[in-house]
Amino acid sequence: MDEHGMEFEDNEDESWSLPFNGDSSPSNTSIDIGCQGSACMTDTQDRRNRKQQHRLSSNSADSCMISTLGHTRTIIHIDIDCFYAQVEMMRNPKLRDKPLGVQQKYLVVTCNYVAREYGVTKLMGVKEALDRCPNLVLVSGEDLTHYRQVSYKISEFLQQYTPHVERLGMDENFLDVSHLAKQRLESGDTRSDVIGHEYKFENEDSIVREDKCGKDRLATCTCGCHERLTVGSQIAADIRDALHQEINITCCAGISYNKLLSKLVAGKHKPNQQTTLFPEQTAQFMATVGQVRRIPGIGSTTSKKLAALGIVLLQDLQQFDISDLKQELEPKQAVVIQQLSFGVDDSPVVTFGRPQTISDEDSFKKCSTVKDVRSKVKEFLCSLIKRLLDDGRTPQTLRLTIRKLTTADKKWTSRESRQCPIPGHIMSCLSSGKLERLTDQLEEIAMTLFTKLVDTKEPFHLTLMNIAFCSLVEKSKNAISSFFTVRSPRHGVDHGHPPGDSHVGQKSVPTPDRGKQQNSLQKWVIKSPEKLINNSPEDFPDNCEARSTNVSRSPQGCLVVPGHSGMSPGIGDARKNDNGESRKIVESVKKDSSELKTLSCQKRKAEEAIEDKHSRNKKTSLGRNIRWSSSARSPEEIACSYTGRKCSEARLSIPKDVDMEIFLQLPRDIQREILQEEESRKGQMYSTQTEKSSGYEELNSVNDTDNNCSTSHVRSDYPEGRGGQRKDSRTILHTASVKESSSPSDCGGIEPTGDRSEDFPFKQSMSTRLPSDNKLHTHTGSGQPSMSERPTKTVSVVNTTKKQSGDILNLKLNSVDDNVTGVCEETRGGDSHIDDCDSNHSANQTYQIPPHVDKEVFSNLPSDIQMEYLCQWSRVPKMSPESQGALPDKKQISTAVSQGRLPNTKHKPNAGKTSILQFFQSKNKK
DNA sequence: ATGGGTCCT
DNA sequence: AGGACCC
Repeated sequence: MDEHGMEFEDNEDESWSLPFNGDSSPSNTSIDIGCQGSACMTDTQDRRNRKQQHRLSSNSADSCMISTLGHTRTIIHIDIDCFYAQVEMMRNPKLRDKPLGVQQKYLVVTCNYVAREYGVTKLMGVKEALDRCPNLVLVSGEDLTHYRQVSYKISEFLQQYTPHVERLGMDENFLDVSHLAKQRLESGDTRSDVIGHEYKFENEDSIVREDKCGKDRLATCTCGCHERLTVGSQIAADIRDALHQEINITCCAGISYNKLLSKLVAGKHKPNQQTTLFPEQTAQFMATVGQVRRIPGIGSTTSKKLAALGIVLLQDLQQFDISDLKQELEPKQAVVIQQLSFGVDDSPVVTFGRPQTISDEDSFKKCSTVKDVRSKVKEFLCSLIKRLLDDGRTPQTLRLTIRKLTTADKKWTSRESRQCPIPGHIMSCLSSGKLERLTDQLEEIAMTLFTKLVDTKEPFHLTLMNIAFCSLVEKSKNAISSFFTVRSPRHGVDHGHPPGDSHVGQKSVPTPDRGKQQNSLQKWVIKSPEKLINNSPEDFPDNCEARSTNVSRSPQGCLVVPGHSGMSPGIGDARKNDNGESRKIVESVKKDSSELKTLSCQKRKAEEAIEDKHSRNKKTSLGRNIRWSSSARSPEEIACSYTGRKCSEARLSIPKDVDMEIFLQLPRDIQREILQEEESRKGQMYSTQTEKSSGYEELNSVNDTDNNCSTSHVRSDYPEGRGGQRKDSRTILHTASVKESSSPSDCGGIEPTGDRSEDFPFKQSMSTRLPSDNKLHTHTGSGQPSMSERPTKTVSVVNTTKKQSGDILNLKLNSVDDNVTGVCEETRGGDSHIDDCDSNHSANQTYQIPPHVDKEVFSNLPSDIQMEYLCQWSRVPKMSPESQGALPDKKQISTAVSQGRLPNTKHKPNAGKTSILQFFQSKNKK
């Protein structure tokens, strides 16, 4: 099929080739065709390099409109339908058939399609939205945590199909599926028809022409693009189907041969549909775009400049003399946007990496005292540090951005920022867990930056603040010993690794973990990793708001988000208040969650990878294994699981001066560190199996698991496409409402610009999270959730029959009068350190529900929340002997765990471990 | 506008 | 550090 095209081989790597369009006359054969076949580094430097390449290739095309790439690529643009609203509906499916708006300040930033039927639109003011739809349910969407989680989950899901996924905002992704299309065509795994819509210019002439030419229309371009794009539409349909089945997300897709066209054409049929554009239709399709402003890449500034030149419509831009245009704009930009106006876009799909900045931002009507600024700074820092812990990297720069209101011209001035390096000794507090100290010191830095921006002796009026952590670098592999290492100030200033340079990713490149993702062993279809990591407690000051996250990472270092995200979904009272402004925003639930302390993220990743490896290696020989989460176990049991010894031996290994309650809330690796430290202190080192694998080499070689990520299945009701082929699905996620009493946020005197939900003040009361991909297998017949007089908790019922694998706990919690029977299964494929135990016995445990708890309400809680409460209640009489009865059946569990072996954690120098232990000991004394 | 992000100059 | 762009 590609006999008309030249083929290029990338010897280094995948060796998939791209046929060149015969008429595109590529004169420079050294051009990397979008770099899509090369070993892709996905760090900052690489992204920059690729952009550079693109610019160069654009330059070479310069004023002629010949594309370097022709129609050689197959690009899919995936655009999630009303993304925030879908996330909220995932969290609370009761909202699905209600008009739903997601509110930030006074804006409805997006809304579901039910609401759109009432005339509500994106970015509509709350008042107007409520006028149009009095029943509109509003959910606060200012905290982006959940959106970010789902967003990354989706992007990573898409990376199962191809590593060439580029994120655009939270809800859009480009996929370069050229190689997949080629594969399918070569293997004959194709159909002849385009799935979904095919863009056609509705015009009688064209229809007549088409009739006359008959099938020849398809032969107009002989480069093979029709076959590729047709297959592309089939790939897109598969992907959308899977997204719906696996993540319960609907989206639109556009399929074409470049990013511009795939993105633009995706919007032709919304929602939940897909459209394919073939090259012959490009000119007519572009003409339908209309105004230049609608071209991605031409923003408001440029379109104003263009308008000043009389350029408003695409045709104006197409016809404008390029040399004149170069006079008025940046010459390169002039060329690029004129190409865009013809539908020409050679920009590559640049594989996404981890975020390059982690920032938090809030706008308000007024913030005019230093005290308020400080309070905001503190709030930001608490939230950001949590995200840093989840991320695992260390920032080297702190940036403060503000927006002032200058009363003079009454104009919202643009933002101003100041940034400075963060001294290494301060950031070392991040790894050593001295988070209070860290927060305090960063606060001082931020306040210093603030004084550089604002003369605090004069009155000031801020309308926005933003704090960003930048220059994120990986910590050294041994996080424990790195507690005491001070980074070189020059770290991260590294420039100029050419793409493909093998040194990239080793030292100072921020995101090495994806670099290996596309090595020559990479399979095009990568099974999804499913390791989940528990969050863990941390020690933020009490006035911090808890914006807890439940992000974990795949072995590749990717974010993996539990399906239910561990958050109680919720809706509040949605009745309209006469005063629309003061109307209560339906709150996203702020669960009373534990703070999280994540030491050595990277180390944990390595350990998880080891476990994963074991899991894969032994999957077929071992059946299901059973294990309680650490939060449900006694310290002794944990100790014996870590040391590989019997509980009776391990009992003494827990340092006496460590608070058991705190200990129980720690993540397993920290627990293990403490135990091992104690062990080594006593000179009782127990050697376990040697496990040399660590770091990213191992992590990134993961490409073969037997199971896909487990998520709920929902009956599909696609309006088009292949809905009829879909298998029935069994799982419905019912999540219901929550009323939680909220307390005012600690915002000082800052006036919010609109109604806003209030976060719960931080409480360090909940246990470590369970992996929250948990689903309740079965459920009590308590029927509809009752709204009791007391604050009502979330109701959630999930049925899933899909087998889960990996380190995922499946919980069954059944309400039995006053007791709850918890069945905790771990369907781990078979780790050597996990016991083969009798699941029927060891996994059943009866808990007491405290009398003050509404059992019906409790029985309707999501399983992970239930478990957290159960674990918490079981610890309440914490150190008393009676409390042991509330813990899981020790005998059974200890039988289970004592047989197990954890992978060897390399023994660290004692210096590092001591600091951890001392940290918790000092906490204990407080 | 919101609360983020990206890259380029 | 700011400005452009994206959502």
